[in-house]
Amino acid sequence: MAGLTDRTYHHGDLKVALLAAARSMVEEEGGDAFTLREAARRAGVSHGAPAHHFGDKTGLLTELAVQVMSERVEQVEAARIAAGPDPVDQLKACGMAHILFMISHPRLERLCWQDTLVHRDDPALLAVLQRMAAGLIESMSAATGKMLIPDKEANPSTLLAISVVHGFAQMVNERVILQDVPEQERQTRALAMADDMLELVGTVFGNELPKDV
Amino acid sequence: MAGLTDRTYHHGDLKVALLAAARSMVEEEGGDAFTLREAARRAGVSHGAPAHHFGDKTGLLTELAVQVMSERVEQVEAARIAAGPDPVDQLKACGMAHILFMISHPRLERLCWQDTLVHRDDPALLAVLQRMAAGLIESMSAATGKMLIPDKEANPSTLLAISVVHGFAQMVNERVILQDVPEQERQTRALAMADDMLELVGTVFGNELPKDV
DNA sequence: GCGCGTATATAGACACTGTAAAGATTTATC
DNA sequence: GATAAATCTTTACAGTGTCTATATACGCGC
Repeated sequence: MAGLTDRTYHHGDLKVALLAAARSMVEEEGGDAFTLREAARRAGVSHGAPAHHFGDKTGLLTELAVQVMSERVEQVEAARIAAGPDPVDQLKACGMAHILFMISHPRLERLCWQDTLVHRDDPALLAVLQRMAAGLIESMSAATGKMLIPDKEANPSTLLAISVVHGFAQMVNERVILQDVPEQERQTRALAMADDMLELVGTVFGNELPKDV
Repeated sequence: MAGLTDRTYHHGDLKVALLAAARSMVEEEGGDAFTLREAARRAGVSHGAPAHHFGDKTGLLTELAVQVMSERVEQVEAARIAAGPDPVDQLKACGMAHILFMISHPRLERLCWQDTLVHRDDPALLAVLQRMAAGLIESMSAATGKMLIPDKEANPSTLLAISVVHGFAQMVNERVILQDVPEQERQTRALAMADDMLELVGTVFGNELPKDV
């Protein structure tokens, strides 16, 4: 046949090869620039091959999104453990970890929320988002001293915390702020700003706390 | 020729017709679903016609983005005026107006930040964003009592305010929160939540204020 | 070791897309 | 009224995602 140079007919590890190709493509050029055919090309395989493993373009990207979100959850969890015993410290550490991950992987982060590229209702994706939410609830419960039910949306403090973290990272990524800062400085400056900001947010929780928990 | 039914050869108002078509397409299906050819079809014109007015697909969408952002700035400004004399009230009103606009036009809002679909460095777009920032700085200066220089990024309070507003709206739009709420309730519930949250944010400014300005 | 079902990969086709170039038609200007 | 400019059509081309039919290799029962 054509196209088969030294490889065997069966690739052997095509699924992970395609995911790796997709990851680097998205990282470099963004989710919109991802192409099933180019991914197949990079994996050294015909353009029809991916269908057998992912069925669909969005199928492939959905698996990538799950991968990315899992990494994010793990890194946040690690940061919380490293933060020591104080729950408010833990909460801040989680926020910083979220922000760090998001601004370190802007295009991957964006991908995970693009419903034209990802099956937002995929069970695995929903599961990892669930894990993310659970971590937040736990941190929040510890920090405010009261047990919070998973109906996180009713609580203004929790909402404030997520919104700040999510919003700040998004604005950095979308160049709403720090537009003209050179790439190398961007991250450190963003983190410094985030630190100040989350400190300020901490005062909100400080105010509504009995102060001795 | 073919395709010309009752219309004259020259459309007469093709530019606005295409923008209108684009707007409804984006509103209904999102920016990724927008198609130059379909827009031309809706305007009753051949697929090559748009090029003469916008040059490019992103050119057209950029003009749409400018249109949308202008509306947003105007509505926010109107809300601030309607809020009365108290600067903190004004600030909250601006925040609510931003949120209201964003959750009312989720897909249009998203479009404005998608750098694969929009020329983010377009002069007109930059200008309207500048206007948006200026409004915020002014509100913020009035609310905190001190004159703020346009280096808004250095100020943690300002940063907190933008992040909360931007982040909250984004999370509503991307179904991170209020996923399962029926469409008709979503907006009112989101606004109620936003109101509580911004009230909480207000306490932050209240704390750092001399309290009598 | 052998056959056979199944998983995996290929190849070609189809309907789309955006963009570019060349021709046709109307409007504007002198 | 002639000529230039603006506007629209048409044709063509290189991509894309997905579908279908075909080819190849693997794994399991015997």
